[in-house]
Amino acid sequence: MSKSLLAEQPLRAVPALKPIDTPKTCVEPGEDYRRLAERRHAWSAWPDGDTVTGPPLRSSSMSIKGKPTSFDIAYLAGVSQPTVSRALRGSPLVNEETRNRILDIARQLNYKVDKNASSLRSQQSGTIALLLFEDPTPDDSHINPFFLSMLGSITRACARRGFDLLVSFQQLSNDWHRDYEDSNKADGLILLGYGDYLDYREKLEKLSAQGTHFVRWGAVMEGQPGVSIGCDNYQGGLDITAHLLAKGHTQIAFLGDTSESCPELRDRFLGYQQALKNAGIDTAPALQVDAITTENSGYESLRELLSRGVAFDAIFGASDAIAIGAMRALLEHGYKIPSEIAVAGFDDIPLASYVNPPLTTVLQDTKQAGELLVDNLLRLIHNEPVVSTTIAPRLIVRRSCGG
Amino acid sequence: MSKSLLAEQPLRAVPALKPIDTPKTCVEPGEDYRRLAERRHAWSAWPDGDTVTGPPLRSSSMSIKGKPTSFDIAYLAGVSQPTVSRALRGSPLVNEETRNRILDIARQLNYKVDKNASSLRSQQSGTIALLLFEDPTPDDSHINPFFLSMLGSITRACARRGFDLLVSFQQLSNDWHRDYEDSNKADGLILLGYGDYLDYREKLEKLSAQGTHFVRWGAVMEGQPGVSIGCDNYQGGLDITAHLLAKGHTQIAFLGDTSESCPELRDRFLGYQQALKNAGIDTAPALQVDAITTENSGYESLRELLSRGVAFDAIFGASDAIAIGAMRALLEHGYKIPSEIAVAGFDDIPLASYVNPPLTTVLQDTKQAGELLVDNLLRLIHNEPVVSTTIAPRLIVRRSCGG
DNA sequence: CTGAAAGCGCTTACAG
DNA sequence: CTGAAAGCGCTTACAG
Repeated sequence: MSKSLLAEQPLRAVPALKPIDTPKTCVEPGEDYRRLAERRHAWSAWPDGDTVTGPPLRSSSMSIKGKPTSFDIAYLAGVSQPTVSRALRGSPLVNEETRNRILDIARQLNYKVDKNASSLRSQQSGTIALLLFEDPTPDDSHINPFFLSMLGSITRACARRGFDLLVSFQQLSNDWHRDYEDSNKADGLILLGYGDYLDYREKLEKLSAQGTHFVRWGAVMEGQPGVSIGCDNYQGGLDITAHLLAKGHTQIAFLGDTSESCPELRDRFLGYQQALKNAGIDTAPALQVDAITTENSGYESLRELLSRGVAFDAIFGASDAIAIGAMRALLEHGYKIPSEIAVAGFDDIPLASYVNPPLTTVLQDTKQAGELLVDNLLRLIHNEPVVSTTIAPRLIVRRSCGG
Repeated sequence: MSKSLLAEQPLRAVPALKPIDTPKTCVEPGEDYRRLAERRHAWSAWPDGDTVTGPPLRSSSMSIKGKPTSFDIAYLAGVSQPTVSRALRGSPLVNEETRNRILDIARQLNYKVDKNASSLRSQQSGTIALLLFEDPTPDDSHINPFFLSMLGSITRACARRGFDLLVSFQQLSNDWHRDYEDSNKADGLILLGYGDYLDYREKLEKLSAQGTHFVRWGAVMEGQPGVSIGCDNYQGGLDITAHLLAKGHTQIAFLGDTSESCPELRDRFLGYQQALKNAGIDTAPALQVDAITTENSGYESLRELLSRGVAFDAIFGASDAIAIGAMRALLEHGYKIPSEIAVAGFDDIPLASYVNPPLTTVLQDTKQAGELLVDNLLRLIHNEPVVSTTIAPRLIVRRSCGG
């Protein structure tokens, strides 16, 4: 008996609990689909269920237990199962009248193509996996809101293209054990997150060598493995530093890691240096303090800066989280923002407009970023040429750098 | 030839572009797996690739092109393919030595079980789908941060249980067309989001009737279809209103929709009413203004309240978004918070601690909520008994209601 | 435009 | 503890 006809089987029974493995009806040589389907359907008791009345049916009403398959549709439509498959996928090969009949029946039975079967056969899953790395905050604290925003835009971009999105949080230190593409659960990967780039890079090279389809959000550099999409961090750093200079600040501290481990922050730093250079100002090493993208790190880095005893009249936090942490430290120490110290950030997370005073920062367009990431990944999957790209930053002026 | 041995096929070619459908080697009756595997492997040229040296191999080094299958592992381990399958799933039936040999080879080949095949056969996907409804904000604006926080905790809860998470944004008005469970892409659904409950409820009943496994986050009420997990909104509303009363406020306005469409806000309102009653205070209808959970709606509702000309000394925003919008309106109108007007919210979104003054609110423990949602859904999937549950709210006292 | 046949790569009774 | 056989529900050449 076909599984879909097992009247005894409770609707949607969980296979793990009630294993069933009865042989399915076989086609005798020479027997046609019509007769097969009839035999399949004749065996069941049709006790109840949805009522279907399609054009070419022998009996005017019949029912199907359990999830209908394409064979059930085929029987009811009086066609072969492959024709059903073609019709449902919109193949132009199928006669329009036939197609409509099939679609109609499928709708009535609430038929859904089994994704596992179609993915297995076609070797395409219609799914993208998003791996979110969050090494700086391995605890259950809040995820960086910038990535949350990216997640939102990626989800929407996938949906618009008819792809599903698998979301997975990973420690950068993990082995990325659950390899979504190798297990055929996803056609490609989007990598998102902060962490030690040197560590990260090794894994990227591995992925690249394996031929995995992936794009990552992050610094765009020469000779990187794979495809990267990122903000033009250099330009953003330059723009906001120029803004601080234009507001009359000259002793601008930079809070952020400038090592190879954080190429994004490093690029922002290089932009900062260039802006100063353009203004004829030397970069004072004492005005740079390492920090990673968390509020606490920003807070600590400002205290470190204060302890150095160097004079400064402005802060450029390499990310909003750093800048907001620094603001907290400044306020605690009695500084007035922006009248005594100006503060600027980078990212334009939602919080930036709510802190007091509202934070002047650099917007990274997450919507565009999500679109680009998904588009480029799909290109990779289709073996089309893809190049790493940067998106343009945009200065968002609020009150933290003065009127 | 087996697909995995097609030397001409480029590594990871995309099937859509290079369709290949060559027959696979057949077992002649009486022929054993060993011989089959040898024939399969003998056909290939072994030009290059990973080198494997397992214990019982004839040749000391051989390579496999493309993704290895369980048949490849079986050949190399000198066992049948089902034994490989058992060993990899940790079946106790497999001899330990055999298992280790198999695991070793699988590791060397970087073998990953094909999820589509295993899900198809076992009818279990090991995946949960999260449907996020966001009807009040159908544009590309920011997702409600409370749901983002839930998303994070749900993702982690799934990962801890070895489940993958499919994320999908839906309009409540949609037909939820892509039915993840019916297409066997997911074993169950988690529903999350705001929207008109009456609308929503219809769909829940449909899902329930179809036998879909789902749990939702939201108001827990008698006679609801399916399983709900939610905060004890009544208690939370009562607690925070009692707090406002204890701070000496007696004319407390409630901003939030109290209709059947928003049972969560309604429950908070009922708690608010009860707290006032306990204090011997009548609820003035003029002190209640409808609002949905967005900042703009909160802003507008406060302006509506002001236009009514009723006296009030405190605001209970039925959600943080509403409260924060109301704060903005109050500040614009020159009111001092909390000295002139106290403000309280509900949710404890990350922003709550950053607004000025920091917002006193009710915490909904998203971590616990995520765990409960996932646990209960898994119980449903395993046909274990499940009941709707509320989680306890927790008062978070900050400065917006006065010292 | 349609159908018969094969096969995607697993898991699951069943038999020994 | 292991293997031979069947089958999950599709899609894809192939032939007409």
